[in-house]
Amino acid sequence: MDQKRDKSEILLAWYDEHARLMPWRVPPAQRQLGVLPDPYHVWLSEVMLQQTTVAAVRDYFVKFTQMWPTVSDLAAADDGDVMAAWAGLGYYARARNLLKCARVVAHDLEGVFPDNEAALLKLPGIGPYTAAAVSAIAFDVPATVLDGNVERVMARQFAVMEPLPDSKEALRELAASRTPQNRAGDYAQAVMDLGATVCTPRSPHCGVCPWADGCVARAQGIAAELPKKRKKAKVPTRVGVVYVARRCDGAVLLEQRPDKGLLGGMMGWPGSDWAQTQIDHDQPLDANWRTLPETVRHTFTHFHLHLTVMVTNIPDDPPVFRGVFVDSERFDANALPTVMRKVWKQAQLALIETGSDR
DNA sequence: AACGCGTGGAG
DNA sequence: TCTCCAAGCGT
Repeated sequence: MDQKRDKSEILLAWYDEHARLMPWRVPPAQRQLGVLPDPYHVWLSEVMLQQTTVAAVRDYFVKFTQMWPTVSDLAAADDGDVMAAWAGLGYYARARNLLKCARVVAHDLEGVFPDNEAALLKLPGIGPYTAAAVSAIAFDVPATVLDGNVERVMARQFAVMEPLPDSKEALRELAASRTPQNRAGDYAQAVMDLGATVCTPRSPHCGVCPWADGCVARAQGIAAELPKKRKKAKVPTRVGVVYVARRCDGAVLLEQRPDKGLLGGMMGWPGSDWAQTQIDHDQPLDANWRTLPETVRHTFTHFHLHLTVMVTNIPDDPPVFRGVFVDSERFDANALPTVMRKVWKQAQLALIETGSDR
């Protein structure tokens, strides 16, 4: 019992000195004066941080809080504006669930986020990790956060040899055994910071680790080898075709992707499905399409993609077409997912100099 | 329960 | 170039 208090107090003392500044974070000195962060900020940052690095999230968080200062503002936003603002951050289901969640909080909960794990867990896009993180960080509830960092720290502290994800529940119990009753929010952030900056995946910095004393994996010289993970199969390659049509007034032809599935709900260039081999498909409109010499390459979580890019300049709207022409003043490539931005970057050069293709 | 779901950085 | 991986969730 004293052991537990010692461990958490040692880590909290380390955090008091080493806490990193982040736009969504209230520094430990202020938290100890009783200042808690805005639950909306905590929730928004935690959703953005799911499987995403702090460096990637920072600018998006600032942009979102400027555009939508409160959860009610976000709830009132247009879906398309939110998807466009999220473009480039990845895992787009998060953005759709973000809006759903904001609307539940704004309309059913009077704009107030729940302060406990069970209620948070019922909201769209909030799973076990985010429910624990929001309740701890926003409300100082002594919930146990278990993310990739905490899993790694615990696996090393206790030399857990069983591979993930089989060991997940064991790691959760070990993490719970160290969660203090006081300063729950600081502790949650501290143990994740420790994993992110000291107890890193490769070459952990055990020399400066506040928990090096008593770390079983370090004592055995196997810290860098933990946690063990089951191997994942390597990713296949798929191919596809995309079509970039530019009207002479500068408007371009886009299509909204279906809500479910890859890049769900995002705007993109019309084209074929993406499969192991080239598959039959319809062109979005009848025109004199040119094939660009360079394919666009992109890697998703579970496959590589090689896209053939077709381009055309057309004088004005064709009689039939699939998709929607977006005016040049309203078109913003940054509102597209990254793979579609890459396509635009290639197509743009080929389209701008040439006149009509027919 | 295992799989689908993005992206960019590090080594 | 290639592999790994990051504050996971939904189905």
